[in-house]
Amino acid sequence: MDIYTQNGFRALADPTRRDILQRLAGGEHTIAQLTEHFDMTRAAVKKHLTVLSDGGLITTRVSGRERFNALDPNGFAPLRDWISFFDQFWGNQLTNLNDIIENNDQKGPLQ
Amino acid sequence: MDIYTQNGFRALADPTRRDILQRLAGGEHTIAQLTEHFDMTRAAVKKHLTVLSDGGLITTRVSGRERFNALDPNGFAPLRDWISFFDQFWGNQLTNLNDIIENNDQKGPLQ
DNA sequence: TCGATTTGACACCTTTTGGTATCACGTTAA
DNA sequence: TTAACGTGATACCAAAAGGTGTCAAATCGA
Repeated sequence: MDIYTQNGFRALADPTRRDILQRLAGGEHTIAQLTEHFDMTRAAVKKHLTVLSDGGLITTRVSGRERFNALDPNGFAPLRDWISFFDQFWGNQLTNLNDIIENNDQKGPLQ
Repeated sequence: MDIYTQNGFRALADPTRRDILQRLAGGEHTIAQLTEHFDMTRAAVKKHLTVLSDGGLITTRVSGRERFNALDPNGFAPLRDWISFFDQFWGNQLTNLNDIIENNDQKGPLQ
């Protein structure tokens, strides 16, 4: 049914794509900038960006011959909510997202 | 680094495996019981269960010749938290997980 | 005891995925 | 104007993923 959620979870399944998302959390990047940090070609990074875009996790802003990629809020919420549904099945302490964010050390989630 | 998180996200990338998780939310199932609901062989379902187990999303209780599969809380929290990290990058209203659960209609997240 | 049941483990096949190499196209700057 | 730059797109390849069929082993029930 929800192909958007499917694409979103598929996008998160690859460690390179999760790494890209964390780098975009520090601000928008072009493909060339992202490629510097990976041991693969620009074409491979471009493919990962396409998958991330299909999942609604990033957007692209075009400026001249450059394309700046940035995080897109739209794709994240459905994925987080899908997982959060299962929290009701274990009676543990329920996490408040505000607490997660307030206690965050700004370095990003551990990869 | 965190192969556990990697396996978890990989497990969620397949729609059959997400369907299995939602069925297990209704209680533990054997492989044979799960297979009734899918258009694939028991061996295929078994493979999906192995992936879910590798991701720490399910556990198995053995009783005689039967093996009952059930949800495992351990694997879910790291995945939810990983995604929740990004919530700080859009200033929208932060969702309180308690609200999500209280408003849930008990039918499970839309697939 | 012995057949039916439930499962795990392989070998095997096809499709998808992650990667490279290469070329074409628009943009920039000298 | 023209060469360098940044990118999209495509063909191609190896490996991983999702599936089937089959067989052996353990357990249950008559």
